[in-house]
Amino acid sequence: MEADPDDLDRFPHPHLAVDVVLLTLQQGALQVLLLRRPVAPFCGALALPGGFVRIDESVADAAARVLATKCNLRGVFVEQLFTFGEPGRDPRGRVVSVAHYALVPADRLVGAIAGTEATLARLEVPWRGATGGPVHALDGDGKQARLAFDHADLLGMTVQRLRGKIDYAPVGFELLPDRFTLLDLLQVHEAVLGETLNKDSFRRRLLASGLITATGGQRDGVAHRPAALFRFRSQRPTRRRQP
Amino acid sequence: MEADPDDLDRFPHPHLAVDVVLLTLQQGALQVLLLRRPVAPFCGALALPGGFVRIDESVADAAARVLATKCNLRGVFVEQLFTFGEPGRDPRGRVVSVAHYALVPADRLVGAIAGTEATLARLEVPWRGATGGPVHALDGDGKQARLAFDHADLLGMTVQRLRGKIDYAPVGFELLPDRFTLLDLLQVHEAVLGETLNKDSFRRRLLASGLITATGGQRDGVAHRPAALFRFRSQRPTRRRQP
DNA sequence: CTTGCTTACATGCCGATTGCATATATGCTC
DNA sequence: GAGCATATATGCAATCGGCATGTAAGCAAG
Repeated sequence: MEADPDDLDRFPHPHLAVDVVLLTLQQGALQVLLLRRPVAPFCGALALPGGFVRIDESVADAAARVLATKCNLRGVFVEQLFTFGEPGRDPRGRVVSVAHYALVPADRLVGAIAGTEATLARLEVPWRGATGGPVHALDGDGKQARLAFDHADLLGMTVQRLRGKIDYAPVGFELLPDRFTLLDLLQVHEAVLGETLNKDSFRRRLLASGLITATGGQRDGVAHRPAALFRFRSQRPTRRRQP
Repeated sequence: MEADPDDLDRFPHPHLAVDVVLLTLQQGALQVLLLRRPVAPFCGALALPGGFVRIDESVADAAARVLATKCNLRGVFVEQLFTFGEPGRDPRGRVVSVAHYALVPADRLVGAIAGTEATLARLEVPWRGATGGPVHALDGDGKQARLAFDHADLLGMTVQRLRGKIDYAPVGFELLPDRFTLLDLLQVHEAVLGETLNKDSFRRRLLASGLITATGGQRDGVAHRPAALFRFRSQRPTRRRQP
């Protein structure tokens, strides 16, 4: 920062926006919330909810405001993802976007966007592991949606970040309702990682982690032995340390 | 993005800057490059090299330009870290900064900044593991440096990111010269993680990873059995997959 | 030249973790 | 009550990390 911004106000400087990749889990697959653009550029294409950062709000507040305004959601899990700053990423001019990703249980999301024009599209990840690269979304018909701007890159980086994080950070719970079975959580991990996991190892690891607590309830309405319901335990129990 | 930027040009929007946390390893400890500020605000305090993003350059290019201009370094490892966007973080006005971190071997850095006013300060991490929080730097005298802006937060997040990344991503090599011994690499990991590591496990894991190749050379000038020199192998060899 | 010191490197053992297989439990449906 | 599907528990082998031990290779002191 070599100069006073007041001096720089006479020169054009980049516009600053936020975009939010809002994910949920439906039918065993990751789904992203998209909005159809009614104006140019990319008129008619699907885009992530976004907005410009106001002069008096923080970047995190801008992301929360977008979620509240455009998705009718408050208090959900949001985290900063990456800042996309290539010139030319927005044909209207220089717009740098601080991408965020948010996670919300499906039941909450469908309630929030009921009656709005928002749509959910299933993610189709063309790579394995943490390779990275753009990710597109499948419309209800199963055909690839036309995404605006560099939003396929934002989707790709979100999946990449989630895959690297879900093994050691408690983010999977954000996609589930308050009470869930171990199979529910397993399917969240499988959907995020894009691969099947060992049920027994998963069960042992989760039970040993102390991250979840049995509620005593059971999943009913199934034609077999009901699974125990668990709840996410926010505060960590005893840490294991070598004495 | 609900409006055309041209309409928004009449309203003030945040300024966009980049800051670079340039780290190296000296005397077994992480050191950060700092510049003394000659002007207000934080006149006389130490600050990370930074600069405003120009209207026609990408954010990544701005970070590379700062490294080239203020640190005389080109082609070093740089990665985006986090975007700091709290109003009030810069008393001059609204400045959002995309923080980056860069890694460079000590010998290259001391050559680059020789004759400049840049100083190296040792990082003092007051927390263990991936806890996170601000990190300060110790001046040559061993007393805590006065850091400008929220730069202690940038240092903290850099350490947090490195600690989470060094176990599975080949970033440790960026702090070493072309050829190095396994003990050199071990000490890099220990300095980053802030804890001692098991030598034998480290050796086995690195040799099995296929990330390094023996050069055939040896470290000479030591009063004991010389260690073999290795080189980082950029392209991964055979991956282990279950058949 | 021999002895001793220090570190590099190799090997083996133990406990923990994981994948896999097996056995039992518990609900529903017919 | 029999059958079925899934949940849950247990046992076993392979693997991996931490730890200890043993050997190798250079230099220094005498």
